[in-house]
Amino acid sequence: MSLPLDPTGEPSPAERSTPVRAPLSGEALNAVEERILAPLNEAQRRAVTTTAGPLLVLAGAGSGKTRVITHRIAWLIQHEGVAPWKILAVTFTNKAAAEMRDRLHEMIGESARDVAMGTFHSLCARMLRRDGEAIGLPKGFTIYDADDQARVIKGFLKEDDLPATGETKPSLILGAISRAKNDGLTADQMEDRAITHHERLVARFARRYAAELKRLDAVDFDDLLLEGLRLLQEAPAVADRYRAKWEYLHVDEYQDTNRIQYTWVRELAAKHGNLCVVGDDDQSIYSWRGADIRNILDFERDWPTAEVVPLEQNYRSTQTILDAAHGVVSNNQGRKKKKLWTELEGGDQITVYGAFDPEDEAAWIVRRIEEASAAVTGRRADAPEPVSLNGIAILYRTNAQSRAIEEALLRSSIPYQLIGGTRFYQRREVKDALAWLRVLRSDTDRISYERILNVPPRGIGDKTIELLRAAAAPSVNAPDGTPFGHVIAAAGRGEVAGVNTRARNSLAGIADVISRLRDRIAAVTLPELLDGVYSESGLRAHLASEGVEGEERWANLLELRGISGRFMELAPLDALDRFVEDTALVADQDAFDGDAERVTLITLHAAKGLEWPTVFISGLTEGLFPHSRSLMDQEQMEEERRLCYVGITRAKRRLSLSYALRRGWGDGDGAPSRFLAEIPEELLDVANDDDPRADGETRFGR
DNA sequence: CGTACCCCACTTTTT
DNA sequence: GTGGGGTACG
Ligand SMILES: Nc1ncnc2c1ncn2[C@@H]1O[C@H](COP(=O)(O)OP(=O)(O)OP(=O)(O)O)[C@@H](O)[C@H]1O
Repeated sequence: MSLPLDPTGEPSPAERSTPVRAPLSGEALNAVEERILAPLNEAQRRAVTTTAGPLLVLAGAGSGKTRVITHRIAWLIQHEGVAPWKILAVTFTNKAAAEMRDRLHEMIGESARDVAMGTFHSLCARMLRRDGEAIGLPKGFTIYDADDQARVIKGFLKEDDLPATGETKPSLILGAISRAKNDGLTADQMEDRAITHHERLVARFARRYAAELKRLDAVDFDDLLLEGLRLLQEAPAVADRYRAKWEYLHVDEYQDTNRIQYTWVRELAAKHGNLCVVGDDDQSIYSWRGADIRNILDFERDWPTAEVVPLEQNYRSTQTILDAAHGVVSNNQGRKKKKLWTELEGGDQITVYGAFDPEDEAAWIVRRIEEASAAVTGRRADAPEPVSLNGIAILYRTNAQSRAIEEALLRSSIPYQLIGGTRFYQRREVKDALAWLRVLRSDTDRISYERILNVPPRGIGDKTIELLRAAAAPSVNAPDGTPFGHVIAAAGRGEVAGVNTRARNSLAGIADVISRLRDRIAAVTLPELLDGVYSESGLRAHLASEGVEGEERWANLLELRGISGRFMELAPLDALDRFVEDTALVADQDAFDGDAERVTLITLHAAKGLEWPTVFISGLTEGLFPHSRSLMDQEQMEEERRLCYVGITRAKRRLSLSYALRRGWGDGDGAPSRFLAEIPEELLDVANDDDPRADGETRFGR
């Protein structure tokens, strides 16, 4: 994917032989250096060539912040003679890292491979994989996603005979645990601080949860960051190695870093202070998962010697779009005011459509897309250039809103790609297959073992699993418990009392398949290994007997097999580990294909950092956007507004806004979103102006 | 004891 | 349409 094969390691011989040019300051610029600076404006050049010490680029949307990081890295390598592996760039998604590496490759060639790039999570994962033992983390730890986490909590609930609903709903408990962890609290501290009944309950679960994950050699997403930080704080030798290794640090989308990430960066930059962060406080949209806007606002206080470079020219949008975005976000308090202008004066008005219901709204959007892209048949000679479908995106607040739009697109046979929603890697059959891969590499990962035990159904039910859990639990002879993989093998040999014959035979069969597959790992490629998993686990035969749905699931397994082929250049064992790790850390955006001739359907959150010539924002209805759960709280309302700013500024040329008066589900009617009234009226072209709902002075409740 | 089937509540945003 | 949980049957 996006990272060099071992971004945390020492340079390989090949890396070392990458020619490193001596610093050149003072000399005339060579052709490559010209190419690096040419596509930049004056302010961007200043940011790119300011290489020593802390640097903050705080600037509005589309002002070329990401471009600054890319070109700055190129400049460091080409002009300053910095070795590529001494440079680190943290991006918001792995996709963004991959794109940055591609751009870099175009500019400077092969040495782009050696720059360390990735998300906070993937970088921490790789550091921990390599050095985690220094803080007591086993090398082969497993990364648990939300579903795995929920299974751990459900196990507790079962032990305690508690329901998985109401105040003991797993997602609720996990959310509370996550928030506490991101605030830097341990389970002990949570217990000390707990006041309400529910807080005490959560604190107790937090303690059990932490102990259980430890036993399973598993970490969750929060742990990746926390342990990554602990590595820097509690393993001085390791920390110093990384501080010496990465001499130049870059962080994109800095406004959405949380406290742990902030401290992690500070630890890494402590020695040299060569830290370049870029971001836009108006685009901070992840406070609900711990992001703290103060990280960027306080940068100059944290780094008193920081250079601050504002970027004021927007290269993405028309002035109309920028004015609309500004009209909305300027209603927020306590933001840093930033200039933003564009050479693209004027531009198309923003179309607004007030629909009766979501279906009507979707139909209108589809009609507009058909009009704009009416390339294929019956195009009028005077019609504007038809737009291609990959230049169109439809944005919405919640995943559920995509349904009505999807249906309308399907009816009109307009191809689309849906980003997010039920993600590929969390589909049941895909997770089952991945669980098989995980048990090949772990004896302790109970959650993965339990997943595969009865898929396909083979006579191992709740009762048997309970017996196995009991056998794996800590006891007098085994104070740390017994690895689940060993328990399964033992049960297959009839060494666990109470397991019935059918289950016992199945368990023996599973243990046998696991050991056979393990023997094969080193000898076959990853796709071949997956073939083995599919046939020997019985997954393949099971799906073959499941009709149309089984066929779809089987197609997903084949797709997974195809993806696994990307790791062919690695040794089989490394390929397996990398594949399992990467699949745990993919972001929604990673699935986005900007070249595909399709309309993109995507949430406003996932659209951050992307851009399209034509953008629709749908569902601008009070209660939906802004969301009803944000109506009561000023801070949350401001975040919704920033989200609106992000959405508007994704558009390069044409923007359409729509709302439905009757919402699809839930509580009754919605009024047009307040954000519509915050856009200067002269920028708007109300499509159904003759409609009494949207008329005159009172339009949008102005 | 396990499986198949039916019914329920559910949908803010995600690494 | 969804997935998970509860219940009835084999
Ligand atoms: N100096 C420049 N000249 C022309 N185009 C530029 C320049 N700098 C950036 N761009 C283009 O402007 C667009 C926005 O750039 P970029 O994504 O780097 O901005 P950003 O500030 O990171 O945006 P956002 O914060 O909205 O994600 C891109 O299409 C980029 O190629």
